[in-house]
Amino acid sequence: MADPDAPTDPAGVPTMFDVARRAGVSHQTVSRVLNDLAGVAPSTRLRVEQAIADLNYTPSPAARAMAKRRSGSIGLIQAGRPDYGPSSAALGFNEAARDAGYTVSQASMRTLDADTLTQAVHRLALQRVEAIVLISGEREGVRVLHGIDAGVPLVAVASEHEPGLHRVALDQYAGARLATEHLIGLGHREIRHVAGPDDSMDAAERRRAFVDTMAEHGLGLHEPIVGDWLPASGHAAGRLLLEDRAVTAVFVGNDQMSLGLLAAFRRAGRRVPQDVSVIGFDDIPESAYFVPALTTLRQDFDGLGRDIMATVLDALRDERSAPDRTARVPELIVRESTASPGA
Amino acid sequence: MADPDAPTDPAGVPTMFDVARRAGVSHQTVSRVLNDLAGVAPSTRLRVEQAIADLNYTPSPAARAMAKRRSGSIGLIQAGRPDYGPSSAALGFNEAARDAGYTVSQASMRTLDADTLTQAVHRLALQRVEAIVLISGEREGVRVLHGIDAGVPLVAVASEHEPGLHRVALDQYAGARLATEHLIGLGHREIRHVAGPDDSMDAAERRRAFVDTMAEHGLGLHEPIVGDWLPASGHAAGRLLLEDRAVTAVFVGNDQMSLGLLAAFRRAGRRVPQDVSVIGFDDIPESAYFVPALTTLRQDFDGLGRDIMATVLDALRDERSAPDRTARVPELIVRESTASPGA
DNA sequence: TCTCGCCCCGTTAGCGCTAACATCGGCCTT
DNA sequence: AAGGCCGATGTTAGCGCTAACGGGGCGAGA
Repeated sequence: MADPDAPTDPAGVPTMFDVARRAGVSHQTVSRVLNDLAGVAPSTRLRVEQAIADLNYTPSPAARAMAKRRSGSIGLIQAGRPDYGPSSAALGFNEAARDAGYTVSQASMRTLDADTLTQAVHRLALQRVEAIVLISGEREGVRVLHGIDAGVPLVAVASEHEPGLHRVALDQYAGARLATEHLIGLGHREIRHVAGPDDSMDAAERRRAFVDTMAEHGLGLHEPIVGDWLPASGHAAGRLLLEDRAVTAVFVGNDQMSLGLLAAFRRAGRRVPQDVSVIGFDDIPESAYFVPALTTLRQDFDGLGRDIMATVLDALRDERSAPDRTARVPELIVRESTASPGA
Repeated sequence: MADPDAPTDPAGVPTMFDVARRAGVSHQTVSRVLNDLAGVAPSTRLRVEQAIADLNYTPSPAARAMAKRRSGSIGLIQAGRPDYGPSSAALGFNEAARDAGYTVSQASMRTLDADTLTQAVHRLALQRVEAIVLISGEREGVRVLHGIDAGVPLVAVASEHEPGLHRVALDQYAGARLATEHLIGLGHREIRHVAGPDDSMDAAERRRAFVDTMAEHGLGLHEPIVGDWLPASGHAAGRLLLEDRAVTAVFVGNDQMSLGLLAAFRRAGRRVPQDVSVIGFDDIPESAYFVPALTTLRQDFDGLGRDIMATVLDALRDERSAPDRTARVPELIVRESTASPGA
């Protein structure tokens, strides 16, 4: 029989009691040192710290979570294709969460359908995350989310107001206005818009800004062509626009579609920007090397990620008074794909 | 004073005891039902399940982790730019982990330096993850990783053999061989290679395959131009290659650099594929809409993600006998950027 | 008819922490 | 010089599970 007072099985991970024994104090004092609480004599603190180092002790997060009744982790759902924007935002969020001392538990999914999303939220709820973040521009996702009561704050990237959840976004409206005004400022009057999918809130905001801005300048409006963000749909839109000899400029909903559109124009001999100007949105790393180099709007996805975490922190502090964060305005990056008409 | 036998504070989350009381059984029986253990009468099981549903009870992961001494979560480190490949692999891994009943805790970082990586590993170790996965093609990352003893299996995406950790990869060598042979099969003899950065294992493998294949066919070799995966470096490489009037084909290390190179060629009036063929690597969603549409090698990043999880599972089962998984061969996608010389 | 054995289920101990309270000297009041 | 107060520790009681036994019925074999 082993001596009950003998040191714990050295094979096992050391516990607070092992540290306490080695430092000649009670486990509670160890806990105090660990949590940096007052009421520990400097010399004692030193001894404890030494023992911790000697044993290579680290506190068990499970035990801590149990005693504190807080998991210290927050759930992240990234739905949809792993595009540049969402991925960057997720990265920024990840780093911000780490800096705030939180762990992030990820539940990603390729497609955003109500069932999968609901399940993801539940999985995270089972994990007792303290908040749930959704990165996905689709309206459907946000809608599903707020129909669920997860019992924790919900923070979503959403360009449109949605009751029941905290909202973070880049200012799509302002960005799209900048894009449209850039074109108008260049002297274009026959401007068309290739919009993102109807289900995208970002697409809707960009489209709204386009419509408003055109109207403000008394310019004629054509029904936007609707794409799905992918190059192929931009290509299709480009072919459609080829029929339209009046158009001198196109505001495309994102850079990927711009790429497709550029390809369609080139194939048809329609020169950019001499015959028609093209402006995109996002400024993905590839844009500068499109032919011609794409004028576009740069979005601060990284900042968005940080905003998300800041909002989570606010909501955790006081659910009801956490402000939405939607003020970051995209930056116009002028390259070669836009010019004055007939220039 | 409250009756000590009264139901638990309804405000709090229900526990196993609440369920037990409601079902008129002991908490252990509830545990048995929860864990699907034998030895519970069907009628009892039903009653317990009903109580669980009524109370909307879900077991506390912290308590479970504590009692089982297993966190049920695995750590994922995604280092470097959130490019299409790594992001897709991470997504695939995420889904596979979920299907295997594991939670994934993410610790991502924008740049891969030894310090940050080491810290990330430690953070995950503190969280008591059961395994750590690294997605990052850089040799440095893998090296740092295996210098650390996290006390749990380490699985890394790595194209080169590295002792002390489990390895998963897509077969870069085979893919690059396919690329080179495609060019040679078309009749090209003056083929150049734009390689990825020296620190990238994938780049090294692709380069090695290129060199081997050229040698096997008795073709002359030029020192590859080294880029950094980004379009800008492809553009620079393109300008360099412009000087070289002999070249009729270029095997570019990835699609993004191909884009830059294509832009450089176009600007200089060098026609692709009439004057020179270009083949890329990865098949990012944009490649089909480059001008001309890019011939490239499609990689199954999703499968890679699943392979990672499969390897984790193997390693968890038996650390020493887990096989590496490196057999997936990229698929040649022929589009418009390659043709026979002088065709 | 007695007993062994099995099926069900309950009881008792932890798992490794934190929170709340108890304790114990010593120094400052009055 | 006695009371008291405070800083520095220790003690005790959970947190909500799982693991390891313990034990009561009941049918089957002797």
